[in-house]
Amino acid sequence: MVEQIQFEESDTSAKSASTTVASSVYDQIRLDILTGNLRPGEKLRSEFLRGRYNAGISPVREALNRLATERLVCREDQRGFHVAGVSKAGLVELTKTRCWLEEIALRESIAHGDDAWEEQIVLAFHRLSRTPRSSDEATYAFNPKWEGLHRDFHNAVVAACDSHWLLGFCEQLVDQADRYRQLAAAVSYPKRNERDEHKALMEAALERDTDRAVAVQCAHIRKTADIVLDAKLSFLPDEIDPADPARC
Amino acid sequence: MVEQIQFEESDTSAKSASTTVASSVYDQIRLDILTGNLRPGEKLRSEFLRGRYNAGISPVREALNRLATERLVCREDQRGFHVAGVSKAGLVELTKTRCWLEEIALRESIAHGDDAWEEQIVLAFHRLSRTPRSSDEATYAFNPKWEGLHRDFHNAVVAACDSHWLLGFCEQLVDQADRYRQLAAAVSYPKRNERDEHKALMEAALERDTDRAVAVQCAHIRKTADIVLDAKLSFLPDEIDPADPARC
DNA sequence: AGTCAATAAAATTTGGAAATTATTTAGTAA
DNA sequence: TTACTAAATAATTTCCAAATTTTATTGACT
Repeated sequence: MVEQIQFEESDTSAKSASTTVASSVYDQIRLDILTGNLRPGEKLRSEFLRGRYNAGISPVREALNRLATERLVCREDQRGFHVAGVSKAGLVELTKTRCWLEEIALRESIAHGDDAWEEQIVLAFHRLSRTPRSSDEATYAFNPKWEGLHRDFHNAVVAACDSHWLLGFCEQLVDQADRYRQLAAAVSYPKRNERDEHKALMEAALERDTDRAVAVQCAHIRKTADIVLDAKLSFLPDEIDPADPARC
Repeated sequence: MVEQIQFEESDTSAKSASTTVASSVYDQIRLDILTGNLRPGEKLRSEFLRGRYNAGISPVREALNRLATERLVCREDQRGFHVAGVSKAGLVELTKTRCWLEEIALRESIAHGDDAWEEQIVLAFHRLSRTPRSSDEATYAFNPKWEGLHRDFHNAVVAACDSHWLLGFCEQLVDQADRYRQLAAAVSYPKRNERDEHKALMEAALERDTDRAVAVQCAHIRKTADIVLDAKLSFLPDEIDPADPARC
């Protein structure tokens, strides 16, 4: 008798390459939060997630616990999980912190970067330039390829900073900022020539003009925030109520 | 018939006040790592932890997943968890990053601090001054009260910095640094007048002498690191092997 | 109506058994 | 001996049902 070959994992949903269900669910929830597929403040019930990601309760909870630690999800003992809330005040604070931290990372990276570092920046910029911002021509549609290359570019610029801690913190803040960016992109697009901004950053970095690079980078970060604030999103409150379970 | 009153939770181990087993186990493992009770690089098997903390597998894993996200524990899919490893290079990088981030937090705090902020610093310093560094007179013994008040003091100094993100990152780095501090304290103690250092920080902050406060704070952070490095700890490698599962 | 307590329903949390995967040991051949 | 394979063992991961807790509903009383 011949063993039956199993193809249970051939569903259409975007599965990650992770080796455990928990990590796969983590990746998927994280992406859904970043893209706005799971909306800010939304309650995350075990049963709902179990069905949505086709997994058991344990891996779902492991994923949520990880996400809670990085503040994409809020956890309250005995009261479950919520997608972290957003607010204008939160975005302002986030933006301020990003500027502080990315300035240090950028200064360090420019100070220590070598030839290979420069080449990686050029390469990352080239790839990013040739990729459309949106999957759709006319309207905005999340383009995972552009998002990935965009991260790669910014990571390449600060890659020579030799503090894993600082780079890790910057990446966590980028996650948070990306969420705001997606929320606004769906409403107001296009409004911006991001290619020129990235080019200015690259050129300043390659010329080792640290102060200029920092100024460009900070302006880049601030512009993203300003677009979100200017979009007058109806669902973006000034503050999050202190009693709101979506407040971390 | 009279209902029997239950006192099942009266064991001697230090139980936290958290409302879920997962959070309680999280607190306990975190403390055990910070105090060195669970040693750097040590493998964390489910069964071992299950017995040690008297809990089921699910809450233990939830706790480990949280700790892994904040890098006190290393996780590798399908290969379980280890206490995060330590190294001289790691300590140097950590110290550098702490100086960067705490400088910003301190500058912001001094810039925004009001009367209540000043009073809280004075209060925290007073409490810390009246508490012995070690539980034992002669030799070093971890004193949870001093540790708590020490944190309270440093937190009070930077409390007026209005970035929860930055303060959160600083606290994460303090966790990491505390672990190194405990490892060294068990070997070389006493060696230092910490009260004077804290007094100098408090005075500079209250006088709003920002540059001096930053210098004192950075020296304070560096001194801790230098003591650890000077202790010539036999179990502290220069680097962690890239293949080591305790490397995050 | 409004408040409060008792009850019912729903959700979170937990323990452990089953399934999967990694690791060790034993065996075989070069 | 060393390298490789296969089996045995051990550990991690996952599913799920029971236990606990929260939340919603009902009804009595003022």
